[in-house]
Amino acid sequence: MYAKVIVDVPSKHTNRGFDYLIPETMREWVAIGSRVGVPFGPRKLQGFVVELHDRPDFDPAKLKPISEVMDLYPPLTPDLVELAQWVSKTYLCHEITALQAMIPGALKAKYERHVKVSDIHTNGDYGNLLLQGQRTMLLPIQEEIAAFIRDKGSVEIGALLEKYTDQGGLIKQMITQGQLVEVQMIKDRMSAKKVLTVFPSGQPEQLRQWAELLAARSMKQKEVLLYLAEQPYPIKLTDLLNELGISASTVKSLADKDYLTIKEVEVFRDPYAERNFPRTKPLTLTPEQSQVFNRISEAVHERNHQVFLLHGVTGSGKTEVYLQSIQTCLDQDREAIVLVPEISLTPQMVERFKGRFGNQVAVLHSRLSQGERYDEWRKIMLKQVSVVIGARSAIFAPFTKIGLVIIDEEHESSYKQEESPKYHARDVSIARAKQHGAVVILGSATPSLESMYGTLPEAAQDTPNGRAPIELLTMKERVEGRPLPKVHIVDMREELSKGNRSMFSRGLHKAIEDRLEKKEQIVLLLNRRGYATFVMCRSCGFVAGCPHCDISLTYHQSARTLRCHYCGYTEREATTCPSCGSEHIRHFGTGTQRVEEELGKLFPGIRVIRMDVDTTTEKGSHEKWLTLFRNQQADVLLGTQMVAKGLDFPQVTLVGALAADTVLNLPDFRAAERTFQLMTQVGGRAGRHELPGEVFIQTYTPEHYSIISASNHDYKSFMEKEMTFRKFHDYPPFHRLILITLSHEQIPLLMRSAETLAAKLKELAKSMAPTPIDILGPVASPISRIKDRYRFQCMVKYREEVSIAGLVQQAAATLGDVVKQHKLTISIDVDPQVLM
DNA sequence: AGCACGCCGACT
DNA sequence: GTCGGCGTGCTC
Repeated sequence: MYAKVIVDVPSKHTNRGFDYLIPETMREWVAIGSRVGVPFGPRKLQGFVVELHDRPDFDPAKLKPISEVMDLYPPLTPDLVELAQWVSKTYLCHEITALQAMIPGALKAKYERHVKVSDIHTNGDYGNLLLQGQRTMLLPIQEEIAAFIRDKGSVEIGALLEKYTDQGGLIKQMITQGQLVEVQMIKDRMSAKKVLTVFPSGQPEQLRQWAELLAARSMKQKEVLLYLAEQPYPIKLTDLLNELGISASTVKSLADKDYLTIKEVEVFRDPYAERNFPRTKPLTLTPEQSQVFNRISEAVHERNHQVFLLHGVTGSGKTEVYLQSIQTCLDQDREAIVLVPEISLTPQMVERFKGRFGNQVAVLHSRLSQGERYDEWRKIMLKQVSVVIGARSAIFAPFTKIGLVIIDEEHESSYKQEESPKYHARDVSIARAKQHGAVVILGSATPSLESMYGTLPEAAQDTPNGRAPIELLTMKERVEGRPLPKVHIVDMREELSKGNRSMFSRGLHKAIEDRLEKKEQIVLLLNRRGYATFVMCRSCGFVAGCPHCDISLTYHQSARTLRCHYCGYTEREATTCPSCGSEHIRHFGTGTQRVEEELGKLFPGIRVIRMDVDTTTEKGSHEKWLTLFRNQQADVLLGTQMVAKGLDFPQVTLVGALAADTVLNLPDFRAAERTFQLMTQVGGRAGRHELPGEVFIQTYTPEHYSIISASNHDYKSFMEKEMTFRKFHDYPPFHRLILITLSHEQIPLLMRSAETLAAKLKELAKSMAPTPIDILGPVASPISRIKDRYRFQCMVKYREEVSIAGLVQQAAATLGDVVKQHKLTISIDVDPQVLM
């Protein structure tokens, strides 16, 4: 039996399995999905076993054995290994990159180079060594070093050089002479957290007897034994010490007498351990909800793969449908995965799931520390939970019998990973559900055009995306018949002509005043994108830009600095213009900070919570702000996109979108869709409970269909208009896209390469005729330079699924030598969400 | 990706 | 004549 292993080297040449022998001792432990350490050339690397087979396609005599199995249980299930292949093929990444994306960061390999004392020297006399027939004398300092290393077994080279500074030469000498040998170690970034725990050695009776035997002066020890007799359970050492106010030495001496033992026990860092989640019962469903639920429940019972698009208006109670569907799935002894956008994985959301399913739920999101995430992941591995709720990568949870996958707010662009593997969690979910015969629910108040297209009859016979037909389920009513909020569109051009230069229209201003008086709450949305504060000189028009990227710097009031969002470059705010020396230099645009200032001026005493990247980077700050707002310790919640999603506060009756068209004006074919979604979602925050809601949308383009449809809560008319637009321009969902971005420091080489690539693509496309494939470009990318590298892009538009990915890969390969020799980089994005 | 092997300039 | 530059090619 041989193992095919994908090694931890993301390169074209190594993007295949390598065969290894499995030593007899490891037979039991090596399985598909195992993480192993293997010799690879002169090095030792981590890899994943992807296949077990009997016929190696390599000279069996030259095969090397696996040197190490890293885990007790394989961290990947066979279906995940298979899925990794699908991901690498679909999104054009190396297979190892896909595999690595499936395990928690804590298990990513960390390579350490260690030295140890060579075997033949271990037992020898260091002053008198035999080496190749010659006597080698070790200096006293070298003997000391050897003794130090021998004592520890092996020492990491960096640490050794730090300890014995200036002895680098001598250490090197010892390696070349063979007294020390180098060994490469593979370490996990993180291991399970262990806690010293005290185990009583006997029953309470026994413990009391032992207590009697103790010397009269051993009061503290007696106290410990009697305490344990009262509560004869294992207890954390630190808890015991705190409880009794004693020192560790007391416990230690009891351990010496064998009255108790102290052991290291693996514990889980449970980020929600301190929280108490009141258990909730299933709510009674509305007729609409039950209709939807029955259909889903039926499908889950059938155990066949099926995809539903659940289109439910904001406040229609999608979450309750999810919860009850999950229960159906659990009743069948199968597992469920719930994906939510990172931004809306709020404590509220977690609370609802924990409240219904208790400790059956694992939570995975990026705010957890690496250790916490690892522990949540281990709960899944060890089958301690059967529901996982998390951001996009939770789709790789190592479950083995998935019955249901839910993607909430399926239209969210954050389901697309922007780094390699550039997968879309929605599509990966469907692929994984197919493997398990599981049901998928795509839920949204504003479904993506891609998903909606899948439900249309025309898509059934003509599936350009190779995607299975989707069944549409609709919920049009808010629960308890609450009305959707009244939406006002405010034409800001008109405000200006009436002399109102403030960022609040008269209508919104009045409404804010009104809510402050009624002690109701307000949510204000300002999307930052394209509206960030930049610095400009009023005399000469100079705009402060990043010296490394083609983008203007953003002003950050908190640190009084200018920062680049792409490379992190930071400079101090200038007092005079660097270009003309004028003092008329100041920051422009309307950031949330400025809105906050203006609110303070217009409404003295107003309490504002501002949520943006500046105020929510700290761990737990997100939660803290929302709790404050929930407890009505503020009147206004002001923020970027993050205030638009999934929040549910009973006292919010007014929502204002301060600049609705910032997204609309972006050079992206999805701009209208994003605007419609954002306006609908943020409007949905108002009037979700007893009090009716009201929404103000401030815009300079009030006639745009995305804004009009959003104000009428009319998804259908928006969708129809947008579909027409997309079809006319050959955009998704009618066509699929692949974006290829080339980057290099020098423009001429970059342009030449881009032309070569486009030519090759066109040539290959012709050979695929009559399949229509369009090659657009090359053109400079919208952000034409990042980190001192210029960027050009080509777009491939195609309609039918005929391994276009392979074609693109083939074309990219023709630039292989430029990539190698001149450090050209090629990035391929299949189904891009952002065309930057 | 590394790391070794291998063929041409500035040093003892 | 040797040390070392990094071009080329392989890793089960």
